[in-house]
Amino acid sequence: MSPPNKATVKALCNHPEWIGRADCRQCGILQQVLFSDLSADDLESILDGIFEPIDQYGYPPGTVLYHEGGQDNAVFTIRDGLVKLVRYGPDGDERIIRLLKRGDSMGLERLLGDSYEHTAIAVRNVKVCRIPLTVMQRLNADKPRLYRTLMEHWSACLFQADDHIMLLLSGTVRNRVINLIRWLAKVEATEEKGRVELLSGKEMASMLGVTIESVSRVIADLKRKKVLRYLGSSLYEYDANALDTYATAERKAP
Amino acid sequence: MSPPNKATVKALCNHPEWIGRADCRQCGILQQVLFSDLSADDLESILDGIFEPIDQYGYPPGTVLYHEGGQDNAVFTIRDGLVKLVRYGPDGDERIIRLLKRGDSMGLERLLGDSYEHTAIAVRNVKVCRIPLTVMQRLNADKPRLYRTLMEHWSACLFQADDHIMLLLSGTVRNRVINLIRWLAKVEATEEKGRVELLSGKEMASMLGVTIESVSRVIADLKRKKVLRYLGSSLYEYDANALDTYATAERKAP
DNA sequence: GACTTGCATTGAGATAGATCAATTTCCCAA
DNA sequence: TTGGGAAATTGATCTATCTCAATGCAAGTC
Repeated sequence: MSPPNKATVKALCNHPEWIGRADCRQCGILQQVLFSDLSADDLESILDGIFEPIDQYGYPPGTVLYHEGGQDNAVFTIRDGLVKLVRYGPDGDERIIRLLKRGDSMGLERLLGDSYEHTAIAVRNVKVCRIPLTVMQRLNADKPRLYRTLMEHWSACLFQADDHIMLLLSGTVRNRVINLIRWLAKVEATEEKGRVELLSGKEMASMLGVTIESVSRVIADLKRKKVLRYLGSSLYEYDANALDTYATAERKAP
Repeated sequence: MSPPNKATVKALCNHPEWIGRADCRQCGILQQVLFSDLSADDLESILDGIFEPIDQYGYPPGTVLYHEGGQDNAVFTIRDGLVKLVRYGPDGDERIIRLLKRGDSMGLERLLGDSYEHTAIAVRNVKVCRIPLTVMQRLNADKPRLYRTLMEHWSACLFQADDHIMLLLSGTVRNRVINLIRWLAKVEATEEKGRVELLSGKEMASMLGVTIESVSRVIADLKRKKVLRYLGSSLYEYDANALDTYATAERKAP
């Protein structure tokens, strides 16, 4: 239930990534995920009736969960960690389309089309539930109520995409980096308040459409200004107010 | 059924924007829109049973169809024209989040939330069908089949958002402008092949996150290179091959 | 502990694009 | 047809960001 620490992940890497059968009845984030609209009874009958199991998997950073164009017959719910959905530009450069966090779904497009639309890659240690398409189809047929939740997940993706677009349109590199940090701080809900685990420079760069060096310079500057303080392993302490100020103060500073 | 010409739009402006009751049975783009999954019988029973009518409206460019945060109780289907969904930055600058074309739906977020997420503004003369929420709700209850189409529309929005993100990450201003033109050429399906009606400079700029001047310069250059030829009223003739070449040739030309 | 290997950092110079400031063109209404 | 206003165009700077290149640092390996 708690985020996997380094040791457990090591373990996951040595063993296959499989963690175990999911027991949705016990799910700690049930209210956030695909089955949130179902009653306990519904849940019960589903879990009894299905013949393909819902399994949990763990992956270390960098693992590809599925490929654009690939055809694993499942959708996924993220239990923990961070996943990037990417596409590749003409020169093979990776472009991050979306970042998914705990409670988000991915691969929903498989409900409608024949393959995945992005490549999904773990950014941190990740735990996911793999829900076979057959289960989803069965559910859709049996419990139309599920549709609403499904639509909510589509719409959540869309809102996030919209935010990303706003981010990309938000002017200077400074602004974009700061807004990205604020977003990470918001969604990551690290144990300790006031701390963020940043992405790698390359990842931030390919999410914001800027160079690694520019990102690095912005962060160096924020450190100089005491807005960020490095704690080790990409973990930073941040001054929320200062961040807010800098993010909006931009644009026409004489 | 055909795109509104200048005269009809004139008429629309003088009269109220209302065009008339929609007869979905006769809809020329039925296969693209929200009701595409319903059988003729279903359609029949819906149209008979509803008490709030589905109406058609026409609007000239610049008209606001709904406001972010607004609460008109309806979703819309675009019959003709082009609509921009925008949000405003901290300094009130308009940022275009999405461009919608014939067959697209807008305002679907009202099915889930209390208000619209964007401001919708006509870019060209537009014809829309206004579908009251009550109708949608009734339909969802009666015809679960509709859910699939609905999901398809959500996913279509999302794919478009993803394309926009790729566009914004696609490097130089040149690239972005060219890719935008290619996109417009693709979706606008103007009568004559090989012609596009471009957006205003300001619109392209606020869609791509660049300045008006930069856009203008790119287009001037494309004209010089005979890739575009101006025909009047923002209509251009274009050389598709050349466009493709320029779009990809970018990035590292010595 | 020394060696790799992969990132992050920093500097210096090059440049795409922004900004500022005129014009010019287009469109429409009188 | 003319006139006015908005939008597009063009030129001349200026600057934020990219590029290229060198260096530093940390983690894992032998």
